[in-house]
Amino acid sequence: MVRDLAPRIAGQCIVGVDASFPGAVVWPEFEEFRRRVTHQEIRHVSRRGKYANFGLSSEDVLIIHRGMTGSLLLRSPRDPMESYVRLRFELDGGSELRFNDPRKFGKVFVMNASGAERPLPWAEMGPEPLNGDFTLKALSTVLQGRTGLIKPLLLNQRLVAGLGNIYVDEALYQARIHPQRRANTLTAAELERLHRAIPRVLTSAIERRGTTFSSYKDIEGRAGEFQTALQVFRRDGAACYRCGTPIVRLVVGGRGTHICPACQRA
DNA sequence: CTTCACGCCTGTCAGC
DNA sequence: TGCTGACAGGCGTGAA
Repeated sequence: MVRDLAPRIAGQCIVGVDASFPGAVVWPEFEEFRRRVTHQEIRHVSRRGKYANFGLSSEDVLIIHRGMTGSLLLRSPRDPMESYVRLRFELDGGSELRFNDPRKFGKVFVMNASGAERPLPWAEMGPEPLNGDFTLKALSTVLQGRTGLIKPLLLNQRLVAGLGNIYVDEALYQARIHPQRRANTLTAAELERLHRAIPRVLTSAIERRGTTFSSYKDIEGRAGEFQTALQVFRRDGAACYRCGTPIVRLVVGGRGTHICPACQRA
């Protein structure tokens, strides 16, 4: 999403903000948010974990987390409106950025980019799996001494950035690790496989432009394609591509979880 | 530190 | 067809 957006909106100015649901803005209050965002140039677009960040000329950063069902759409103001557009950012290039979010789980902020005004949402977030800082050592360190189940730990953004329910199930399958294994019982070989699997899954998902079950859309409203490449997620009952055993659904840490019971032993 | 339940919203789908 | 309940990509909080 950020890769699509960056070349198309960097350098443009936000000339107006409209909210049908001001509550999407978590901080500051909406009127101050509007004041701080309008008449600002978008200097650069970046990402940290699941946060999309728009660096503004004022040294503020506009931060958007899509939650479960949110999408960012780059549209003409004349295009038909989607059903759940909560915020619209009008750009001086003539297009508008729409935050469409059926379940209202998304969150939007603006704050000083230095973090001095208020801690940035990713202040305590773990390493980025697609950066150089995600070494085997880094993964071992964040899991060091952890007795919890590996799956909930991988979903914890303080340990590793950006993994959600889909990609954790896929990465654990690829690494042949059962999601209910205790982190401190993983062998060196398993840690190595996990370390390789995580960026592999994410890279593959990005190449296929994301995973769409219902609501996820890219900035032009197109569905992703990674759902056709999933190995386990929501494939319960279907045959494992590696060994043919039926994929099983269980609940781990309160989340629907999908495994091959033969390839991923408890 | 860890798990678990729950709340925040709205839609979809299976089963009756 | 209509209703009910389970479930859904995230994450914060509070209790145990």
